[in-house]
Amino acid sequence: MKKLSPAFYLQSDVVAVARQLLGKVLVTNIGGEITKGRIVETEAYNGVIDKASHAFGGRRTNRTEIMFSKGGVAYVYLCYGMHHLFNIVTNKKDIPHAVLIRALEPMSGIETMLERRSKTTLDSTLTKGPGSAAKAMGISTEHSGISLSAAAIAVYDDGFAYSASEVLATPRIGVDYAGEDAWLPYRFLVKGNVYVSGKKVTS
DNA sequence: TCTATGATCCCCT
DNA sequence: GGGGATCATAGAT
Repeated sequence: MKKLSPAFYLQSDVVAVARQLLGKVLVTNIGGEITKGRIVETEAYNGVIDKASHAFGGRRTNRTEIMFSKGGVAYVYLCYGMHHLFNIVTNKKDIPHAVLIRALEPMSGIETMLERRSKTTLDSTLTKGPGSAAKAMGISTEHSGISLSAAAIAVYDDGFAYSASEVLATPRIGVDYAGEDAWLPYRFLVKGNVYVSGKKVTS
């Protein structure tokens, strides 16, 4: 297990980063508990030219300011007033690219994840969907802006990787308001993985 | 198995 | 005032 290098987060192609993050391991050390999960679903948000992005058109608010940071920090925001969604900021300072982590496959700290999700038994809903995944890992808006090279939240490469035939690119979820941009194939998922959100792909 | 609905915060109109 | 990068639950099919 080695932490991703700072250079990884500075890549200029956020869509490529979203693809590369599949198979990487997200590790959090929050509240004295360590939890680990393999990333199995991501979405790219392509900055000021992407209608689905909070930073579309260069919009800067207290909430989105974090996305304009240099790549390698966390962007966590509250969605629908109740869900904390975890994103990884990429690219240079002032280019607000981000990758939303939509689903994880639990690896360790499962007891802690169950407790955080108020569940008693492990099933595929534990870390399915961005709100659930962030909650299971203990991530909330108070972590927005922290560096991913610090102890609380980090991404590791354990040598595992998904092959091209195991990965599917699809349009993003819940961004119908974004017009043409809603059709862009910016969502990446691992085919057949039970933790991937949305309806099961039958093909 | 599917669809409708409530929870309820940040930001734009 | 209203919609959104969502989820769990209830009731219909």
